Formats: sequence, structure tokens, C-alpha cells
Amino acid sequence: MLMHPNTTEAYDLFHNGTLALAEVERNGIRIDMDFLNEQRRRLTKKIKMTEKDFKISAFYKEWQRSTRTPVNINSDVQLARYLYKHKQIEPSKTTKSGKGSTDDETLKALKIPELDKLLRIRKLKKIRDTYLESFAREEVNGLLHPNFLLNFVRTFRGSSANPNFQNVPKREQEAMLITRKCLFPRVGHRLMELDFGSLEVRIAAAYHKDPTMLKYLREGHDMHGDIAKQIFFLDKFDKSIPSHDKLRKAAKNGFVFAEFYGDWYKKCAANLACTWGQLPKGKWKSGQGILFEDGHSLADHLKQNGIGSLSAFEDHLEKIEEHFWNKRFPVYRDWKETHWKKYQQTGYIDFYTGFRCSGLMSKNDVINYPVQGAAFHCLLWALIRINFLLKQYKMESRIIGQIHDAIVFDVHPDEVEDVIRISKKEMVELLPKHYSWINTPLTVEADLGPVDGSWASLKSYKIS
DNA sequence: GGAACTCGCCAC
DNA sequence: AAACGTGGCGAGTTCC
Repeated sequence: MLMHPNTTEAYDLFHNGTLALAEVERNGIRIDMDFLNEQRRRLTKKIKMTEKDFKISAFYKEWQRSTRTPVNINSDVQLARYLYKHKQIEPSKTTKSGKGSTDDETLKALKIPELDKLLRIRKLKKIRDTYLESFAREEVNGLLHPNFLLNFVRTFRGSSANPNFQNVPKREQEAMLITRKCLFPRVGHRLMELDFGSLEVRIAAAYHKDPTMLKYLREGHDMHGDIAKQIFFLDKFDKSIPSHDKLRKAAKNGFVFAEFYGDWYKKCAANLACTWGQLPKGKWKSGQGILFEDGHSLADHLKQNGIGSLSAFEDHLEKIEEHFWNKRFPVYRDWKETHWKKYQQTGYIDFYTGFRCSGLMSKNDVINYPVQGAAFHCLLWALIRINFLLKQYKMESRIIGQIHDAIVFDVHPDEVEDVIRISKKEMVELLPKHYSWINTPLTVEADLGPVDGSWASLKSYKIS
């Protein structure tokens, strides 16, 4: 596949972006090596103990008896051979190459208690070896200087390496609290993140201009709530009820975004019911799945609406998908088709930001690339401007990182409001003037840490 | 003994 | 007709 900036504007964006990101890289982020080393030791101890525990189990002994060579408990190849060849267990999932999978989900489904120890070891090693070790390797004078690169990604997004600043654990609490507690602002400063609200959805809307989607984005209605209502038969939807919020998140991540990216109802159904709804494959029994506040279970609730199994839920979601594209967002659907046809005729796709990809691409690629890429270019444009202004105003605050649709700052406590004001102006006011094809209002969300607080201590901060 | 591969898993 | 996009990176394994 060939890719290139196709306008001077696109070329300039990457030229200035490279210079700005080089400064971001030079700024760096403070790292607490004492805490890191303490966690390294603690994890090593835990891993050793769990390994010991695992090795006295009947499961391990049987595994070792099954083969002549010494077992390496870290080898998924050996584990798959033992489980699926020797013990003849049927895996619930296979890998791309058709072998039985040994990922977290598949091993948990086997309900072999000893395997939980193996998964625990895998998780602890991930934290220690992928994150802490790479942080330690890259530390210079108490700072990390992650690389931010613009020349690797097919969609013209950025990437990060040495260490990768863009995939530090956030959702899973244990991993988050170990890794992010290593990273700090400079002494007396605060960490702050500013990110665009639902940027990719807004950029997609600029391409397809679906009136229903534009209405959602312009009037701030809750699209994910509406879809959750429809998928899960909720007649009174209320985001502030925890169970409803759970189902809303499920609809958002397990269906809406998946459909936007090109997934289809069958995979979404399994994911929604099993991963998000905690229901089993096959038939459902009373009391199974996540619980509502009144004690009812998701299985009971769906049964009341005529759905008592995964296959019935699949049929239900097929209808939802049909409605989603043909009734709710038909103009979005039509854009996907005409955009795909255009690529098939010309052999390339143009981004609104002036970049061009040509060569062999799948349909999903053709639909996703210009959205993902242009969304990042919005962030990069704002980052270049904000970086320039912080220097021009001789401020103490610095940009120290970039995560696709977010900018990470190391801010002087007296400059918090100024940095927000300056950034907000660039992100929501001037950016849509520069890229006049943006057709919905942009929003900024802030997360702020206390003075000398680590990256684990950021809290949502209301922008005035 | 290193390159290239698979697999798993972290982020958006 | 087919079936979710982009990365980085570690460990194990296989190839040469």
C-alpha cells in the first residue's frame, strides 16, 4: 500500500507535527524509580510464589507426565498441546491459524481451577515485563522520553515506542495502579489530560453527513442510551441507574462502535451476551447474567421478552442491525457503499486532511482509515498550536505526551486554567475554522491530578 | 545465533 | 460475499 500527504497542507501538518512531537519527547515524564523497583521486587516474589503453588498441583504433575521434555509453564504452545491434543478437550475458540486458543477467555471457560493460577502468573508478568522493565530500561536522569512517531501507521495516525506511552493500563485497576503510579509530573506540578469527546464519531459524521447522526451530535442526545434501550428492552432508560449504565456501556462498546468499525451482528451478539451481560453460551437459566437493582437477572428479563438463549439473542440482534443501518442511519450506510465503490474505481482514498492511501485495501479498511486518520490529524493540529503557544507565552507548563485523541500535560499549578483556556480555544474554536468540513460542535474533556500526584490519580475536572 | 513467525494483551 | 480498525511489545518457537 502506498500512502502520502497529497497537499502542501498535509505535508506541513506532518512536518510541524514532527518538530512539535520531538519537543514533547524531549520534555519527558518523571518516573519514580524507587517505587518502580519496589513493585518489581514485589511482583517477582508473587510470581515465584504462584509458580510454586501451580507446580504442586495435580494438573501440573499430569501435564509434566504427559511429555518427555521439561514443561515450560509460560509456553502456550505446550499448554495447547497438553489440553487439546493429549487431554482431547474441545476449545471454545481457535486462533487465526486454526489451533486451539489459550487466551484468557478460552482458559477461563474450561473451568479448571489450576489454570487460574497460570492466568494470574501471565497477568503479573505482563505488568512487570512489558511495562516496568521497559520503563526501567528507558529511564534517563529520572525521566522517560517516549518516542512519538508519524511514519509508521497505515491510517496516518501517530504511534509511540521506547516505551509505548499509548498503552499503559487504565481500565484494569491492579495493573493501572502499579504502572501509572510510577509516572509523575515535575516537582510541584500536576498532570493533566485534555481529550476530544467522541471525536471519531464526529469525524465519521463529517464524511457521511447522516442527518440522524448529525442531530444526535449537534443536540447532544444519548445515542448509546437509545440503542441500549432497543437491544435490552428497557422501557424507561435512566443512565444514573447502575444496571442501565452497564447495559449502555455494553451497547456502546459491544454493538455501536463495533458496527461502525465493520463488525456484524453474530459476533456482537456473543460479545454482548457473554462478555458484557455475563450470560453463558447456549440456553439461559433463571438468575443468570448481570442483575438489575430489583434483583431480577438479565436472563429473566430477556426471557420475559421471548429470548431465552444465545441463538435467540442473535436473531434479535440481526433485526437490530437491520434497523440500525436501514432505518436509523441509512445515509451513513449509503456513504459506506459509495465511498467503497469510489475506491474500487480509482484505487485510492482521499482523507479530508489531504492524505491519500492507494493500493490493496479491504472494505473495512477503506471505511475506517479516513475516519481514524483525520481524527488524529485534528489532535495533531491542536497539539502543534498549543505547544507553540505555551512557549510563546513563556509558560512553565509542557506537553509530555499524546494518545490518539488526547494530549497529556505537565502543568504548573498556577497555569491550569490558562492551559485549559488556550487549549480549548484551539481545539473547539479554531480547529473547526481551519478544517471547515467539520460539521458538528467539538468538545473537550479534562482529567487533572493533584500537585505531585501520579498518573494514577487523575480525576475528571469540570471545565468552566 | 539472529530473523521471522505466532500468540496474547495493553491502549485508542 | 464476508464479517471490527490501528499500533507496540514480550515470550516462545521455528527457520535458516
